[in-house]
Amino acid sequence: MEVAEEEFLMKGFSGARTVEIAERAGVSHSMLHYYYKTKEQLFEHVMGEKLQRLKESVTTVFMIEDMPVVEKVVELVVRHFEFLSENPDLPRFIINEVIVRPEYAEMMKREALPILEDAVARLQRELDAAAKEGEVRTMDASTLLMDIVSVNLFSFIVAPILSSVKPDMDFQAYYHARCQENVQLILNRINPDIK
Amino acid sequence: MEVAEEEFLMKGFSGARTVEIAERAGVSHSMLHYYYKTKEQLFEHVMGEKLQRLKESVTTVFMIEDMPVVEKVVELVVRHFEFLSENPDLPRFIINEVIVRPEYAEMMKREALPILEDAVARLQRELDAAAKEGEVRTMDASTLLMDIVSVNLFSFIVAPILSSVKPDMDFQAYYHARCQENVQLILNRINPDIK
DNA sequence: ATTTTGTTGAACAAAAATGTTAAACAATTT
DNA sequence: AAATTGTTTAACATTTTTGTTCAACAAAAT
Repeated sequence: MEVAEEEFLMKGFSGARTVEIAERAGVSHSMLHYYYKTKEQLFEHVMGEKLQRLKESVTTVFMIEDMPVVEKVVELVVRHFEFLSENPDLPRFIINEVIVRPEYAEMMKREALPILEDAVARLQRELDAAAKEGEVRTMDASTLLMDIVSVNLFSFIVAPILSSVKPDMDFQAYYHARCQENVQLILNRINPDIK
Repeated sequence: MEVAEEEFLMKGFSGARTVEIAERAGVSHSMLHYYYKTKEQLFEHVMGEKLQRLKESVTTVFMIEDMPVVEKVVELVVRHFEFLSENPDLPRFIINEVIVRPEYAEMMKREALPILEDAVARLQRELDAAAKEGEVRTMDASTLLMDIVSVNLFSFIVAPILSSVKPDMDFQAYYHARCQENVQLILNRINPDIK
């Protein structure tokens, strides 16, 4: 699975070769087709797993009891950011595949949307409760989630451009700073006393 | 050529099919191979043309006589921005191909670097002359060009993210505003009296 | 008018990639 | 111990894609 993920991310769906995946993974070519009939199925499994891990890291936040919603939001931003740190070229890959293979866009809608909707629903409930107590501003959970996703994605999309302009930059420091800035930005967004 | 460009941009090098390109272009399959022995050669021709047009739109600025260098820089920003407007998904495509096909990165270095170096040399000469007169700050032409490229690219890379957050946004207005902002940003950068 | 060049269609060769199958054997489960 | 499941090798079938060739004909150049 690791090798398959690498090959797909590096070469795209149409560029990746099942034979090479098998070879690099040290298993026989037949094996791949024994478990996954087609390249398409292998791909869906790999991407499904990725989404699964994203979902886990994000939705377990809502399982934490007795945590104020503000802290949960912070945790959400940080976990999403960390997921991106571990998968820095997943966004490029997805954007590309969505354009290159319309059927993949379908799959994404099918798989990713329910996860998002689930998170939106949970978040909305907690936000509404907290808003009643005056802890946060009254707001749309979907808007807030979109803000979180885009502000984080942004940091990773800009990174390569920055590094091409400043080739000697310290990525570690950059990511650390960006994550904190993003947290602050989102905190301001839900703070009832600002703006 | 138009169809080939579309197919390559939409499906990537490995996803594009020579048969489909021929079919869609209304020419016979044989014809493609009559003129371009291989898919690789066709690709190189298409991308070469693209680069050529970028080069023309950019370097003809230096041919304009009796134009102050500050105005030439403005013209440079605007022309590069316009080129990107006409080729909005070229950046995504190039970033992707560079990662997916290392040999393409080589080709880019071979083809694009000389163009850049040529522009840098011309610009440096004019900047130096203008700096002596106190019209602009003393500065590196390569740095300035990198600033122009990255600030413009940025506007186009952010666009899809913005539109996903605000699906009803007015692109026409956005691009118009961004171009002017970028011009201003670069003008501030060469202004000898600021900072 | 003749030669060269461009173009097509159709068939086909070659290569590359995917997907299948069967025989043999190892590992695991029952 | 027997049955099931996992795995490999190696061959092979299929499909997809790329690249070639040739005969015929049109268009353009000489």
